[in-house]
Formats: sequence, structure tokens, C-alpha cells
Amino acid sequence: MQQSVTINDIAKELKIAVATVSRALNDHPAVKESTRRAVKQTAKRLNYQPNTIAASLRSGRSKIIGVLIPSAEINFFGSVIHGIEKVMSNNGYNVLIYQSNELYEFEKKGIETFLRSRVEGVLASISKETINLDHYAALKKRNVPLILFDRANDALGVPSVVVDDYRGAFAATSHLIQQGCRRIAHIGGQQHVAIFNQRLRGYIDALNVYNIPVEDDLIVYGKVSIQSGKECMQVLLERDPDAVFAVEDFTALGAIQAIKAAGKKIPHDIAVAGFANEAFGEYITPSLTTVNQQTGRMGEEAAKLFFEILNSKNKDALYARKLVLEPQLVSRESSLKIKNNDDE
Amino acid sequence: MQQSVTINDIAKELKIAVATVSRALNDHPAVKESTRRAVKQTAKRLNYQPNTIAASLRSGRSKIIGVLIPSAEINFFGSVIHGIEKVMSNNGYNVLIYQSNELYEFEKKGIETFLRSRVEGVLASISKETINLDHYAALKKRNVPLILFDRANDALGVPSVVVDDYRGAFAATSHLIQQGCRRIAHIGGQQHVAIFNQRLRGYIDALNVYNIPVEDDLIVYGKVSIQSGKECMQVLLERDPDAVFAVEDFTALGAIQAIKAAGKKIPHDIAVAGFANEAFGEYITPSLTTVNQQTGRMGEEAAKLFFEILNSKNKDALYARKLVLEPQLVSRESSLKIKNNDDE
DNA sequence: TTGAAAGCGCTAACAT
DNA sequence: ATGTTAGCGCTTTCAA
Repeated sequence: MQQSVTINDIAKELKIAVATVSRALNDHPAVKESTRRAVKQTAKRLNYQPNTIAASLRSGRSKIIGVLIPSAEINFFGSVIHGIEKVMSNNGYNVLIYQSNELYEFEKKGIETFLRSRVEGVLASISKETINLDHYAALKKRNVPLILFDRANDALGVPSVVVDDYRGAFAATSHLIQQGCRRIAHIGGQQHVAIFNQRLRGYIDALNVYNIPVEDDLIVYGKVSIQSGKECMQVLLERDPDAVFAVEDFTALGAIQAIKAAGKKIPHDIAVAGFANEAFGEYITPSLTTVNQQTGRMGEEAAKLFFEILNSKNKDALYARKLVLEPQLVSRESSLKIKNNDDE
Repeated sequence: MQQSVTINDIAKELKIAVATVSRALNDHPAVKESTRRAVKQTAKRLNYQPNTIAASLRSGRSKIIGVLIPSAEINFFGSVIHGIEKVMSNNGYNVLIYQSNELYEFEKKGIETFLRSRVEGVLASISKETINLDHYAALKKRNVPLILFDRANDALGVPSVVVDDYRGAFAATSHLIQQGCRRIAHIGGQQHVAIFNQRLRGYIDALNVYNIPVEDDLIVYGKVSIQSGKECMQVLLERDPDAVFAVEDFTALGAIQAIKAAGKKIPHDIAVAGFANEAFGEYITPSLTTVNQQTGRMGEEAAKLFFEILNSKNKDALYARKLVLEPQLVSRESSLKIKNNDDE
């Protein structure tokens, strides 16, 4: 950074007050058209760049929001960032990124960083490891709006954008039933993560609705990874399921590998469904039946929610706000035992 | 944002000067241990949060860097962000994100936003559409270090981190030759994008080294997408190649679809290699031979380069700096005609 | 080792 | 429609 042109320079150049320059630059109505033009012209000529830091300090509005995610390396979050940044940048806001790496300590640090940077809002997805939520409460205390996406937690009482995990799981399980499966296993995730628990519930309720007994033996819990999916499936294979609904796509992928290794045919012997609609699902063999979560839209909606809160007088009214996106079943080869294109 | 605790409050509380508080908080050596402790203690008690905006304005150091990428939705860039953010956050720096959406106008806007935000550096990947590079020169003029990654451009004379696209392409093509292929086609990308051009050159040189004639007929240029890959391959199929090296993985995927649709076997009739090591390549059938670009490391190295420049006296000396990461051939089913695990 | 004071660049009363 | 002025919260000389 070198000493740059300020509004002072422009003011001197035109022999007018800095206040007028400031007003002209910000399109304040009470400024003569001719002055405005003159100011903007010299600004351009001097190659003036507004200093948002100074503006922030004075106005108390940083025009920055913080986005806290587990990892930018995960496709899902990259996609959400994409949606968030799009809306923010359309509204003249900047996006600060912080990754928790699924670690509570980092998450806490991220919130502190945001607070120090005086972000005007935080959009966050809670890390898998996080159980204590006090650091989020700190935001509320300082009146910084918090909006959760995907990994939300109702206990915080903040607005959130989530996909209806329950219904997504219900749809996926129902689909497997409709394909004729009766011994449908489930590979679950960490149950303190709300979305994983809801997917389990959706699975159970779908079985109930179809009067299929829920067998504890057919439910195992893993760590949400390819490797874990493979291991869980190896356990399940001994219990002879005719389908498996995995808590997400990588788990499903591991399950597929285990099933293939065991010499069974998909979907003929065992049908498979995942959750998340990761890119690879479309290209593997067999292609993977899954649930689409509308990631890009999730980011956009979370960003919009932020602006709604920002512009509302009665902020508290919005704290109950919860936007639930409808998940979409994407049925592909891994589950289609019956020739049927209804679901696609 | 509400009126928060400032160092003034702490100073009053302890009846000392704000300067002392500032020094204590920043671990300035010339401050008595007891005062430092007292200050930090009251800071904590009053729930003081430093205001980085004020600090930035005064010190002229924002502790923010800007990252400009085409889209966070693309896995590759998510992965790079991951690496960048990791290093930055370890060094107490924050990361501002801006997406160009591959559009020149957005890219320009991003640089302006960064300049206004007084970022201390910019790490960027040039959009595919960008030909005019003046907006980058503006950074140099204002002494804001620019570091390019992946989509670099030597004409700018700024440090960069890239993968050796030429050698990656050379390795992939050589590998196809070693597998016994002789009529190796290439589906290229937009040739004004340096990395695509280098991949073409790597392909050509590999053929030359092995004394295989380069046939113009076997080279077609696409738009770097699944659909484009498919269309290009359909054209190539009429020219009877026994292998195809695609400029990147999605193009390769499209090519695979076209080859399968034509009833040919991979790799027996036509071997396929891509570039980028996208996640799906490992899971498709046949799994895709490709070139790994070390994305996470690319981000880390770019970030480290920034700190090197920041801490160096002779900044100009570093402007020639170019870090070339060695690409890694990942040979998988789509090209392995010979039983041979040497390359893996 | 500490304090006093200036001021980073801007905005927003208040005054004219 | 424009000018004057007082800071926003912090860091950093300079002085003690």
C-alpha cells in the first residue's frame, strides 16, 4: 500500500469541501449535478480509489459478511459459497471466508475473527465435531445476525436454510420400497449431527408407512466417508439386505465397492441410494440414485435472508425464520430394478 | 453492530493511557509484565474485541488478501481456496473471495473491490474470457502484490504457481504411446488460454519424441465441457484414432460417452486420458487416466509466495518467481491396455 | 516504561 | 447546495 489519493486531494483540486466530495461520490441527492460531475471526473483523473476501511470505521458498516464452512474443498460448500458470493456481490457486499475443518476450536476462532473484522453478518454451517454452541451466542449478543445453512441447529433460535433431510430420506427409502425391496438397510452418520439424524428418521418413517418392520440389525452407523461406507456395508452384507440407503454419497460409494467386491449385482441383488447428489454419482457405474439438495440455491437463499434481516425493523420477528428447501429424488441405475421413468 | 468496548474503556478502567493498552494488547516488548497482565485481564472481563478496521486504517495494513477465482463451484478452485485459506489463517490473515464467473467485466470489478478494500495482496486465476490484462496492471501500480495460480500469464511479469501443463500433457501422451497406441487424437481447449495451449504442445512434442507423425486431422478444439467433449469425439471417431488425450477430465468424460455410444471398447479400441484428476475420474467405469495437479498445494504455495514477497525488502527480485508444480500421471483403467503398474 | 497527542480517510451532524 | 467540524478506534511518533 502506498499513499493514495483521498477525497482531500479531490477537494483541494476543486477548491470545495471534502463533505461535498463525499456526497457527490455517494450520489447524495443534495448535490448539484454539475458538482457531482466535476467531482467524479477529477476522481477518475486522479485515479481515486475509495478507502472502504475508512468508510467502515466512520459509518460503522463494514459491508462484509463472514462465511464459515467446514471446508472449501467439499464440493457442496464450494457450491454454496458460489451462491452466497453471487448475491452478496450483487448487493455491494464482500465475503470473508473461514474454514473450520470440522473442528470446534477453529470454528470458535472463525467467529472471533469475524467479530474483530466487524462483519455485518455471519452465514455458517456447523462443524460435525461441534456440540457446544456458545460461540454462536456471542454473535447474537453483539447483534450480528447469524444465518445457518445445511448444518443448522434449532436450539440456537436463528434463521436457517436447510434442505428437508427428513423428506429426502423418506423419498429415497420409499423409492427403494417401490422398487420391490423389503430388507432395506441404512448406513447412518454421527447422530448428534441433526441432518444425519433426520435422514435416519425419514428412513424409519418410510418403512413404517409401508408396514415394513424396522430391524435394528439393518442399521449401522459410520463416520461418513468412502472407507467407512465400505466397512459398514461389509457388516451389513452378513445380514442379507436387498437394498441400502446411505446417509450420503461417499458412504454410498463405499457401500457399492463392498457390494461389488462381494460379487453381488447392483441393483439386482442390492439396490443402493445415497444423499447429496455429488458430481461423481452421475458418472459411476452403476450411476447412483441420490437426493439433490439444491446447494447453489441454498447459498443464495441464505444470503437473501441476511439482507431481509438487515433491512427489517423488527429483527426479532425474523429469528424464527426457517427456509426449508425441497429435496429432489434423482433416481438412477443403482436403484432402478423396474423399468420406470416416473421419478427422473 | 452495537457500541462496543474499546481500548479507551480499558484505559479508563485501569487509569492508564490508551497507548499503553494498545501496546500491552499487541505484546509490545516495552511494557511491564504486570501491566500487560492487568490489561489483558480487564480486556477479557469487559469482553473486548479488537476493531481490526480501526487498526487497519491507522496502520495501513488490512491483513486481508483477495482471492479471485472463476467460480467456487468448480472443485479445482474450491480445493485451491482450501489451501490458501489454511496458510492465510495460520498467519493471521483473512481471505476475501470474489468470483469472476469467467467474465472479464466481473474480473475487473473484483480487482476494484479488492483495491477499495485495501487488500494487501491478490491471488488470482485469470478467467477464460480475459484477454485484456490492464486491470491487473492497476494492482502493480498501487504496489499490491499479485500472485497468479493455474491460469497464469507470463506477460504480466508477476510470480505465479502453476502446474507444468506441458509436462503433464507430455506424460499423458507418452503413457498412451507406451500402451501401444499410435493414432492418438487430442481434444484441445481455447488456445488463448495458456494452459490449454501448453497441453497441446506437450501432446505434440511427445508424438515427436516417439517419431509418431502429428496429424492435424486428429486434433480438434472444443469448449471444455462434457457436451463439447462428446461432440468433438464424434468428429474424431470418423478418423479412427486408437487413443484420445483430452484437455481436461470433463472433456474426457464426454469423449468416453461418445466412444461407448459408438459401441467401441475402452481402452481396447480407444484408450482415453484426461487432465485435472477430478474426483469423479476414480469412480467412473472405466476409471479415468488423468493428470493430478496438486490443487491444495497450489493454493498453499501461492499463499506462501505472498508472504515471501510481503517480508522481502527487494520486492522486485521476486517478480520473476515462478513455481512450477510437477504434475503426476494417474494411470487407471481407461488407458491400461498392458498389465503394468509402473505408472501408478 | 508510560503518556500525550496527532491523525489514518472518511461520514454525518449542524450550520449556513 | 455546500461548508465546518467532530470524531469512528486505533497506532505511532515524540516526549517524559
